[in-house]
This record gives sequence, structure tokens and C-alpha cells, in this order.
Amino acid sequence: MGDPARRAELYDALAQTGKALSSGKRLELLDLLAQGERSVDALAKTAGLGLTTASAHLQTLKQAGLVTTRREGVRIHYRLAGDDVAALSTLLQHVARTRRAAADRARTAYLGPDDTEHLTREQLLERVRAGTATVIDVRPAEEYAAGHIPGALSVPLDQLEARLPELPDDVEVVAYCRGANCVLAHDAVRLLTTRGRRAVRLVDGMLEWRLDALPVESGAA
Amino acid sequence: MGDPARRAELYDALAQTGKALSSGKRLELLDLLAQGERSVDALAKTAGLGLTTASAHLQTLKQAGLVTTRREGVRIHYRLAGDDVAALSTLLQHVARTRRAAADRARTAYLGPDDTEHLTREQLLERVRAGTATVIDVRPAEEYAAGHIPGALSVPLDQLEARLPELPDDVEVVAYCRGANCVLAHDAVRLLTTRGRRAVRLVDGMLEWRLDALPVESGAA
DNA sequence: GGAATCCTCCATCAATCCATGGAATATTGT
DNA sequence: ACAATATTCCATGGATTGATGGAGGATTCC
Repeated sequence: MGDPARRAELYDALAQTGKALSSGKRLELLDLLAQGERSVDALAKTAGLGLTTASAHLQTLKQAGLVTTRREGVRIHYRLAGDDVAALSTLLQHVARTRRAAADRARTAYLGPDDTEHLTREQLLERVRAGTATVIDVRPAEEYAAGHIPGALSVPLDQLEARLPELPDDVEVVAYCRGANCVLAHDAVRLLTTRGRRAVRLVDGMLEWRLDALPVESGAA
Repeated sequence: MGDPARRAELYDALAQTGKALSSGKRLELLDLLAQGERSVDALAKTAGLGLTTASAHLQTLKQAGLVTTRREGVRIHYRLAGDDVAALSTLLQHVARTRRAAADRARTAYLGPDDTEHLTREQLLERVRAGTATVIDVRPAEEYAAGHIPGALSVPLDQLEARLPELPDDVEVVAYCRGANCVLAHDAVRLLTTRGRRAVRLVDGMLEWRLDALPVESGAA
């Protein structure tokens, strides 16, 4: 039934890709890269890693073929090798949350109590069509520019308080951010509701929207 | 932007599931379990592992929530926790093959030169409907019984040579086995063609058929 | 109750992985 | 050519993982 040694080699080769997904730091880097390409030190800073540590993890991801690099002058930009990689990371995280209670608990501990109401992607599309919702993208402006939900307003979380007057107060506000592990939309909805606005968040975020093949618009606000 | 310590905990918790997928032995066990439940020593024997080693790997998978156990008398049967686990394993392997040439090379080294023609699932369904193909399942009989393509004949590979006369020689024979890494169908097609039969194999195998939500029939031959 | 079977738990040693700091490399600007 | 910036490479020590053999638990059969 086939050469056992070669079979072991095959599965070990496949497991290299699993190894790449076996570190929390690397999953975090992949989540960041799912929003668009980034330089090494941008990634290190955002993820709170030492520069050499970040570089080492990125090398691991690169050797696994999950990311590719592009040099631009003195700096090197990493990006996901393809949407299948984002899909793999998403499915892994979904299975982790579904099948391991500890993972789901860690998620609520980070995101805060899941007290905020959320919409599905379909519900959001419906309400936008009906004009009963304003959609805001609370990620940093660069990420909005790299791709956002059509018609969404860019209101980075740290500007939300100051720009509250800009938001219409007669319709519901729907906030979204990066994806399943992004805390920004949760915080935004909490802030908005304490200010007496009707606010809900989109389930997950931009990553899942894109993987769902829904329309994406790009360019600055 | 959220407590960094809790974020690290979240991603580390998610990475536990990645860790479970970071060993070739464990991927192999998952591939076997995707065909149906198995006892520990059946798995150990099939995968060529020591009993304690197999048990340890299975504990790891269980802690990751990827498999569940069921006791039946003196023996313990492991099974996949759900089809999402099979889908995750499949996607991981697909990404590995697509993104890492080394993994693809290891695959051809194990399966043998990919000289045999193969059909897609749709092509198979078409030909069966048109009556221009006989489908044979070359996995061990127990796996056939646990679920097979409707209308397929159970002809385990080790019986194929002896049962050649049973196969009609006026239509093409389509062989399939477990999945993307299963060598049985490759071997079956090679054997059949050297005997002058027209034989092709189904791309992938039973696992992908089932994940594709195509109809499955169960029960012994 | 006692033996047999199947599996898990524990201890151990070797191998691997991770974080980190310092040296080396590549590119740009002067 | 030289300095500055961004990144990778390398060496090191500490932690984790993997394989394995033997002891311990659970269940069934006699």
C-alpha cells in the first residue's frame, strides 16, 4: 500500500504548512496581512513583537509559501500569497472557536462581553439598500483605502468621538473592522451606544466580506 | 486597541488548533479518521506507529477538539469531531500543495507518476448516468461499508486482480479511494491498464466527494 | 476474583522551536 | 566612498515537543 517512508515524507511536507499556523504570533501576522501588505517593522510594531522576532516569523511563513515579499527601496513588503491562505486561516480559527471552548473564552476575554447586537452580511446589504443604515469603517485609514465595503465611511476608531456630529442620528450606524478577532468595531459600538446612538456591528469584518466574494471598493475616503 | 496580553492569549489559544495540525503523523491520522471511526490500535497499525505514540497523538487531537471518542467494551473508537475538521485538513493540504512545491513533489514521489488520466466528480456522474462507466471502490471493505459513491462496486485493491473477470470489459472502469493522498486508486488504474482495460481514476476520492455534499450510500456490498 | 485486552499516564532523552541581541547585507541619499 | 535605514543571518539559552518503554486503569470474559 505504498512506500511508508515516502508516505511519511509526504505527510511531513504537508505538516510544514501546519507548523506555520502553530504559533499565535504567526496567526496574528496573517490576520494583519489579510488587510493588505505591510512592511516588517510596521508588522512588528502592530503585533508588539521585536523586529528580529517578527522577521523570523515572517521567514517561516514565507518558507511555508503563505506569504510573498516585494522590495520597495529600502523596505520589504509582505503580503498573503493568495486568498486561499486567508481562507485557511479563517477556517482554522473558526474550527478552533467552535471545537475548543477555551479558544472561544479567550476571544470574549479579549473582545469584551459580546453584548453588542450584530448583523449578518446579508442584513447589512438589505439595510443599506433600504437606506436604514449608515456603515462606518473604523479601521485605520490606510486599511480603508486598501479596500472597504462600498459606501462605507472611513471613521477610524480614534477619531470616532471627535467626528460624532458628522454621523446622521436618525438612522442606525453599522460599524465594522478587520475580522473575527478585531476589537475596533466592538469598541466603536460600545462608544456609540453610550452616546445614545443606535449602533450595531457587522458580524466578523472586512476579511470575511472579501472572502465571501462581496463587492469591495478601494481608494481613500 | 485592546489589551495586548489578552490578544496574545487569544491567538495562542487559536494556535493550539494549528499545533494539532503541525505533525505529519497527526495529519495522517486525520486522513484515516475522515473515512470513519477507528480504534487506537487499528490507527496505530495502519499509520505504522507505536501504540503509545499513536495514543499520544490522538490525545493531542482530542485536546484540540478535532476528534471525539466513544468507548465500546474494551476498545475506544476515535472519530472526527465534524466535517468542518475534514474540510480544514483538506484545505490545509490543498494550500500546502499549491503554495509549496516541495509538498507537491513529495506527493508525486509517494503516489507515483501522475500518468493516469482522472475524472472530475461531475464527469463521473455524467458517465454513470450515461452508462459509459463502471465505478469501483478500491478501499478496504469496511470503509466501503461506512459510505461510498452510490452504485459503486466494492473491489478492494488486494482483490482486484482475482476479480478482474467480474468487471465488464466493454465500458471504462473508474476507480476511487480515500482522498487526495490515497495511493490505492493510482495503483488500481495502473494494474487495470497493464491488463488492457480502459481505466481512469476519480480526482481525489471519497473524502472530497462527501465534503462536496454529493450523495453517499452506505452498507456492505 | 483473576487473567486478558486495550488504552492512557508518566518519566526520560533527544530533537526542535522560540525570543533575543549583535553582526552582516542591501539599498538609498550625500 | 560613507552614513543611515530596513531587514536578514547567526549564535545562544530556555522551553516545548516527539518517541518510547513500563506502570497503571478500565472493561470484559472465565
